[in-house]
Amino acid sequence: MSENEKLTEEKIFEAATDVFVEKGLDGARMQDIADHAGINKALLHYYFRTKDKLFNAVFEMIAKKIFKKFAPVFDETLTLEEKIRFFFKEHISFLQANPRLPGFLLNEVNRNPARIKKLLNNIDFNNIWLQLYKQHKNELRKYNISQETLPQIMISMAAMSVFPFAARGILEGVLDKMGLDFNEYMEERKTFAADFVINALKKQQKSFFIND
Amino acid sequence: MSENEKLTEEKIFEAATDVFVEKGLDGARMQDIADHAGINKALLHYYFRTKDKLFNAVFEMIAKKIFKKFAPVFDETLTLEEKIRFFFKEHISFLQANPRLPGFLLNEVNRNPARIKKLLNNIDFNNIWLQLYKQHKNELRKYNISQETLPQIMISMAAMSVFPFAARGILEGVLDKMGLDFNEYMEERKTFAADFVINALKKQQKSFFIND
DNA sequence: TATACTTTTGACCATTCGGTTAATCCTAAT
DNA sequence: ATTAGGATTAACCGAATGGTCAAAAGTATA
Repeated sequence: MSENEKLTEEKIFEAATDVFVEKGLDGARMQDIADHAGINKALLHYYFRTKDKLFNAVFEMIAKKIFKKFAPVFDETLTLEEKIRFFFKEHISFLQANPRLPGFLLNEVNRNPARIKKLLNNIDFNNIWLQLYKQHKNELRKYNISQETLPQIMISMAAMSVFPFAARGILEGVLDKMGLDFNEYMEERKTFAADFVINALKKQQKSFFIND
Repeated sequence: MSENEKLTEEKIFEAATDVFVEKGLDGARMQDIADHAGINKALLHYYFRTKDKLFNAVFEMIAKKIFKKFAPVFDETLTLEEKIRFFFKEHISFLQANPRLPGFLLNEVNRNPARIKKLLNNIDFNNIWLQLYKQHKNELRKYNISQETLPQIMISMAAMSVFPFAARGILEGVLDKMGLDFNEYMEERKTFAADFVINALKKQQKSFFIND
């Protein structure tokens, strides 16, 4: 039955997602995925012929899910400052719900960069910067920010949001020893990061006024 | 001969470092390491009994190497602003020479957080923040920065420096499509990141003067 | 009910991999 | 030259792993 087939395929896909995210491509075992899905190992190969094909399906789904989270930054009709606050609030919230995704994605991309290149090919980055620059021309001019620095700024924002999750194992150890909780820390970080970036941008404008 | 033994053990250790950093613990093969070292596989087990022991030795060496790079920030006799510029210049230069280390460390820590906890135990973080705060009391007060925000700031600096390397596979793809080179980008980033952070900090001081 | 088709399974296979062993080689001291 | 001990190797082992196959179970149609 097609209904049943959907269920089985979904069950497999979800189980595979869990196991791959937790163990990585190399560490994951087909038997483990089958067990998680509650089915026979041979059935895995019936639906997804090889481990690699199964992994590719999972990887592509996750990569798209993550990149989609950046989209609102480009089309929301908000001021630059509002966008920055919106980004950190939404993006960190998303990662709080999916804390293992950054580590998974970064690792697998480094392990096999070709996998992501395919997905990146569909995106016209030059146009993205251009659009973003046009949208906020006035604000950016006021802050004395050129179009060329936009990538540096965007990477910095991504870094501030994603890095704590990618380095969670270390950060949690550090925070623990200070009696702090990781999730509370990330909760604070939503506003801290926004303030931090906005301040950094604004400063460029009138730095000559406030030389200590 | 003890001279020869040192050489063999070093050869093995270096080969293991290369292979583990490139393939990760799960992806690395003892046979591959033996080939890289130009020796027999049995000799690996003669010097380092198991794959796990060999990996632990490599991991610990790399982790220490990375953490050491943060030390100058705490004991250099520089102003806060000088320290920040010094940090980004030195740290990014180090990562340019070892671009695969961040991905390796972050992944293996996420895969097995217990491994790093042991190393973290030797560090008194509360004291580090306290020392840092004392060292720059005047500057931090002027910028209206409390001791509690120091961790957020430090993580942000680490993020801005480390993240581009951890996400190198993605970032390189993005830059490629814009006709930019990764290494040039990171070269620029040394000063961009320093300016960015310094501006963000300074702004907190007199933000009430320059409300747009 | 008989038939044709898809889904699911247990058993099995070939290969890979970490690790072991017993023999050989090398070197330094007697 | 002999010997003792560590260094090195080829051959081997058992377990794990990705993948296959033929049979069984389930399902829809006539």
